[in-house]
Amino acid sequence: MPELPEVETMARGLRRKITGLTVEEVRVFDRRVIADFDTGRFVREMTGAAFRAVERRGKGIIITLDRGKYLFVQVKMTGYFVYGPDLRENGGSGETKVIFRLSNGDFLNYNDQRLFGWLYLVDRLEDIPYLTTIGPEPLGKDFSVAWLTRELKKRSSPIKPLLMNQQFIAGIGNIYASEILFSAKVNPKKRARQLTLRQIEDVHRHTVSILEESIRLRGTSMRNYRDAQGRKGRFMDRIRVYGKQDEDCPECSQPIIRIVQAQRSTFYCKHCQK
DNA sequence: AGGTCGACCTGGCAGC
DNA sequence: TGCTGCCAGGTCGACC
Repeated sequence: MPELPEVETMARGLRRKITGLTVEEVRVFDRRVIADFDTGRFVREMTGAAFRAVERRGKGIIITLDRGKYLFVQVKMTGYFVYGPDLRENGGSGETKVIFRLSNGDFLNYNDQRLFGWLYLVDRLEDIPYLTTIGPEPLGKDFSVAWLTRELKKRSSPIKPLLMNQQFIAGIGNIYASEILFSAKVNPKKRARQLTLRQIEDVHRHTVSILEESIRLRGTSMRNYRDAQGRKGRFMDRIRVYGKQDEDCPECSQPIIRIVQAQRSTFYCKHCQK
């Protein structure tokens, strides 16, 4: 899915556009995006609800409604919101799965090509297992070198899949895990507890700087990702290894290689990353 | 406890 | 043109 920077960009866009508006009508075109498949309850309870606040936690979007309810969204691989016209009426595709008609006459469209994403409508956020099990925010105060050092020592997993483990740290996915380890010059296969203090500091520093820089550039658009205004992210131009198999390493010109770890592609430079 | 793998889906693209 | 296989910003649950 969109990772932390893309979800943060989506959440900021939504916050600016929908806060204070009320839902006047809801249409669901595929019940598989509704977490409990209960389209009837979703439509009934969302109709008339007001959007009070929009926040991000990990790769999830928390929309606080009035009436003591929350709309929690996991966009997974291909979900995204488009604010503006009704996309089913205006040249959109079958990708649009839910449309909210809003009190200002605009529409909020939820698109999801692969249907992996979920919309949860709940009374309590504690009822969302994802939110109660994910690790600290890498851009929050809990993510320190001391914390990372302590936690890495407990783990025998290769560092790359560990960075992608949401229970460990929230928000890092396949693109940023490869990019962080390239910048930190750490081999993705290196076991977590084997990293030197210097490497831990570098992983920490680059995790923060890469995620912040990507948020500033409104994320990375490999394929489907768009922000709430339908725009691509500009961090694409800063990507150095992800998806660049056989291309020259930007540091040493040796070829970037692709391996598979935990069933996901990892891209790195054998020469630069030790 | 912590790791790995299949399943959930649709669609773009390369190769035959 | 098809067809097949591979690939894709993710996560869960069933296994070892």
